[in-house]
Amino acid sequence: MGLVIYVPTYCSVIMSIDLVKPNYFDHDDDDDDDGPTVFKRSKPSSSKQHQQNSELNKSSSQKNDGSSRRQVPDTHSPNSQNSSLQRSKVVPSARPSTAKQNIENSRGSASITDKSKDKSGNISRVTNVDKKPSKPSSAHDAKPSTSKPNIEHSRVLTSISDKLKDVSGVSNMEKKPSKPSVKQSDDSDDSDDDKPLSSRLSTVSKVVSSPNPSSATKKIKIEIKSAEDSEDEIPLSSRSQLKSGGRSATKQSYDSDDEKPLASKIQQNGSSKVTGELAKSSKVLNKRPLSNVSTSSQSLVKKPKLSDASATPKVKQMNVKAESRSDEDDNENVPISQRMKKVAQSNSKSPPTKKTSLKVVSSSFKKGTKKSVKVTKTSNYSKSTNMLPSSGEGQKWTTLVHSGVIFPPPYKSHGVKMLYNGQPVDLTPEQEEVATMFAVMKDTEYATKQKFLDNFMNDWKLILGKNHVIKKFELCDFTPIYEWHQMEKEKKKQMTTDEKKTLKEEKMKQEEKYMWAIVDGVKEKVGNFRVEPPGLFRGRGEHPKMGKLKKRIRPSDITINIGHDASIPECPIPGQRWKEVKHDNTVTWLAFWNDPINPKEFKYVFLAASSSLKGQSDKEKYEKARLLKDYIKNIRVNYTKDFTHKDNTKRQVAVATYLIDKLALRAGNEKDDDEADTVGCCTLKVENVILVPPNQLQFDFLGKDSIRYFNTVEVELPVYTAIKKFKTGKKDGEDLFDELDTSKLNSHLKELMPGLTAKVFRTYNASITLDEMLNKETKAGDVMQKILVYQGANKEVAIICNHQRAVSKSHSAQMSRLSEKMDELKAVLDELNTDLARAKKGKPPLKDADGKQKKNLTPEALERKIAQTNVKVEKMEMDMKTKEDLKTVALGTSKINYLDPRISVAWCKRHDVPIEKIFNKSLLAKFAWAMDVDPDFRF
DNA sequence: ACCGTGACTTGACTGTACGCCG
DNA sequence: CGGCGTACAGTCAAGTCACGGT
Repeated sequence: MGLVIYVPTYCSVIMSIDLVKPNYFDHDDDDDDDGPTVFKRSKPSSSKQHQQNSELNKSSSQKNDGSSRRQVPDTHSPNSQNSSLQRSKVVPSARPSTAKQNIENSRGSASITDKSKDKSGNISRVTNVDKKPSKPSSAHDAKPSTSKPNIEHSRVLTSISDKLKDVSGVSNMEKKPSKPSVKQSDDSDDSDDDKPLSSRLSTVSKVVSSPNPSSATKKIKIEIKSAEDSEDEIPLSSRSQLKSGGRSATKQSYDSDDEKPLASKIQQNGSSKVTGELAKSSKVLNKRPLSNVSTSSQSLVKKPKLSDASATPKVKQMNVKAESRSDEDDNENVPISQRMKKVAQSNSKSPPTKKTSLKVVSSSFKKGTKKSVKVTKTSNYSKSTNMLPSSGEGQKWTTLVHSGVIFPPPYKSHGVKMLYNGQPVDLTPEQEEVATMFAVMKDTEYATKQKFLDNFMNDWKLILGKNHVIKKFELCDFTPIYEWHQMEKEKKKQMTTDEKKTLKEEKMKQEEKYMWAIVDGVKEKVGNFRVEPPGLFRGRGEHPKMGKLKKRIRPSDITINIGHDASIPECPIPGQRWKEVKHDNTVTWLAFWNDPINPKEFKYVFLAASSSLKGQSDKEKYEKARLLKDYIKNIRVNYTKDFTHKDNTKRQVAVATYLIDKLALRAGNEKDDDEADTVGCCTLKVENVILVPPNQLQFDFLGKDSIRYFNTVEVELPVYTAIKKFKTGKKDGEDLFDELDTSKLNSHLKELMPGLTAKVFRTYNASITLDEMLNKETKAGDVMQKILVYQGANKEVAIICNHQRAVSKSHSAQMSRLSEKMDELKAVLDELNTDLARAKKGKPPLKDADGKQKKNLTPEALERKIAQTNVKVEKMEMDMKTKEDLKTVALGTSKINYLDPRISVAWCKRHDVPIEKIFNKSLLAKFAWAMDVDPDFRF
């Protein structure tokens, strides 16, 4: 039962205790201090939809370990099961660098260099994309302003024809996919099916040159290296291959392929750099174990949710679903539809119970811990928690206690006078504050944008008043304020570490109480308890509102949400009061205020990612994506059949679904005119997709955050033909999918699988890709090499999802420094070789650069030195390649949002890789719910 | 069926702490 | 031991999607 013992291995830890912060390491314990104790409770239930997914929670113990590896689906085994954990021992971090070398991805990754492979192996090259092309529309024109590299995605799609083959499928959706096939494909990586789509596909490769230089966005700038750049520059996507469209093939092939993500097929280049850093994460999470509080109880609590089926009846139901899933292998026979039903049933949930009892212990507990942990649980506590979960309809919590929010300090006037028309101007503190906000942004790209300047000036003038001497922006000189600011920064930098430490501690002390909330008796971290300070709005891309004043938020703007019985947080600003205090337990926010830039929108204060509430919904998200695995085959058959449907709307739905599936595009909601002009799948404009005969499509558009998506892919001919039709008769600027919007698309998807929406495809493709790549490419080797495999898979996913990052300003300098070193090493090598040749002939070595005589080494010694140097050279080449490779790829986003952590945890357990090498401290906390996964878990 | 919220997830960027290297 | 570079943690913008009202 509930005892938790502190176990060294991460797994164990986690599992056992939800409540407490898991100690991943023994030593970690100390950390407890920082954090308050956490008791985590089991999870609450979630909203209805989720319920469907509810399975997750339930992982029943049943499943566990016994099953064969692959087969076992999820499961969170109960603690006991976790034995697996043990297997993985924590390994001390290896030194990063040393090892090295490459990972060869043998698999398919094409190295960048390779670009061209042909069909079977194809790689497509990609071009890079600038981050922000100046205008979207023009995008295809290529005008990326700066020379940033573009990224391309090139993914190859599968060939076309096959699909057509039987498509009967649509109707089938309902039915569950045939099990056998499914299983195999899923479970075993081996199956042939698995072959990468790519193999089937041909590749596309094109390189795009970077766009025009004109605008220089800072972010974007890229330094182009020389010619080679092109390769380097290649966008993420380019490196990867694409996913293939494989679905098409005949059914048989189908099956197999289907399961795999398209992406999976992608090849990647493999190298990734090793980072030593990973190791550091090892520290402990913040949560600390409660003191004695019954940990066990806690554990019980939590667990129940996750795994325990037994808990409440409701729970059980949920479990059912889960079981079905997990068991799937076993159950596979059960038709999906049936499973779904089960799920549905599960929905009925009982009302939540309430438990109010708890008091949280404060942080003090913490330490005791690790070992101590084992407590028994207090019965009440745990029970209540268990029940809590979701409870019925939409209830998210039963008791909620928190301290509200903290406000930024009031503005302190510095008195530095800016110049207007050469003369110093007196400004009131309010006026000065806004002027300072602007002055401080002098070094940003915003300062060069007219829209920003105009919006700023408009808002500032309102504060200056009609009669103020300042009228024209052109006559303003903010330099004195800017310089004052630089000085302040400098002063801050100069502070001694002790001074900084003191300041930090003071701040901590002030904020401590705001950092935690007690949800159903469990102390949980609050995400963003600091109210956003006033400033000038920094919208991304060509945002129409950039530069507008984001006014200071006052207590009277804030609505607080708190439990009925909890005391209302005191308003931190004397004389003021909250706008409203609510007690809505169907939502998870603790407070919100209206966004000053767009009053129709809200800014919320939520619990941190490490909270149970968030963890629970995260888990549900991944369970839903896993469920898609059972349906994907039929969904693909379904849309493939509809590529040629006579009904235009149906065809658009089919093609859009295909794009979302293959390219991991976002849904694409409609946007207002007062937002940046970006698009997603449903909002693609005619000019965003260019036909490249015979059957390729070139996508070029600005997506979320105005990040450019540039990718040329080969598609099935019916898709190509359909797109061509959608484009005909339309002008640039018109919608490609004129009969479609996200709600229509999602309601269609929901007919195919309960709870299915467009974004589930992203999660599914990302996670399945990771799972398959890890399983195919992990080979025996040291930890370092395994981590490289992981990073390679992570990179592939990042490319699929188009997760980009700005190239660091110092990138080119760093690279040239590295190449200098490389040249030096090579020179050394030459010299050694010369000496070796001489030594073999019995001659003394040549003098060194300074003319001094070198030591006379034996040929054997020289050979050893040469070998060492060669290793160094290789490692350095690898590092450089990786660095260049990843300069525009952001790995973190997919890790945080798209990759089911259980895949990573299970892989770590199977391969004896310390989880701390993969997840840093915050990720470990965020994914505490996944730590007890069975080592055989497959997505 | 449509629309306007409302709630929550996803995302890139920034400042900074910190480990590494010479 | 000081500068560099990287990885974190934090920030807040920008998406997705559900829902309720008309």
